[in-house]
Amino acid sequence: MRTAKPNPHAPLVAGIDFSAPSPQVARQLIGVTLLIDGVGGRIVETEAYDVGEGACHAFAGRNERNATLFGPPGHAYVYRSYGIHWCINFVCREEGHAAGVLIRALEPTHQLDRMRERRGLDEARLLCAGPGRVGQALGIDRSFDGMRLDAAPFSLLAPPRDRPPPAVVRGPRIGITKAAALPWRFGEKGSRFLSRRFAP
DNA sequence: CTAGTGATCCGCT
DNA sequence: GCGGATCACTAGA
Repeated sequence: MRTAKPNPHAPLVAGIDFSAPSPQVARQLIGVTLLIDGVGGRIVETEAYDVGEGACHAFAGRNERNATLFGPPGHAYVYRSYGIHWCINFVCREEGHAAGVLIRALEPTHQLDRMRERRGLDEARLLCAGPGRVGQALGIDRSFDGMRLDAAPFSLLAPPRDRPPPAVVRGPRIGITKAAALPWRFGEKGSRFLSRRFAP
């Protein structure tokens, strides 16, 4: 059994090594449960970003907005999208190497009523099907930027080991124009809680 | 089903 | 000024 003791030098949360390359982390996060103050669900869709490719917020260098991406792994990077939505990434690699995984969709499992309140919507399928919707359903805002993922209000729960791991599919990332060919989007095969279908 | 559009912030060219 | 790692809503095929 692995200890849950916080240790910034071995950034393991829910059994995932956040110092690994972001596509590997993005793949492993499928099936992990993400809760904020006990509200959330199973991660069913992610995207990886890395400073070495043009779609990454850190591609053009460090600035005030993306500074957290350059920090230590195992922390939350929260940014404002299109001036309206809050989206959350998990920071990967190591201090100075900007990389992260965007949480694009959850299968709601915990405190759906709380998420319904925040989203003003009943249908479970649409509560967390997209990065902006995840942010709204979990009550994320700028104050979460830079928080560590191994302490309150965050909980990351590894997938149950007594069941087969989810089947994972991959494809090109959504909504970007640069480095659009990289297959760095990951999702649970057949999930009805994805932001969009994966091409067959 | 697809296509088009407005909302609204902020760092960059 | 420009343009996004988006969403909700509308109109039309």
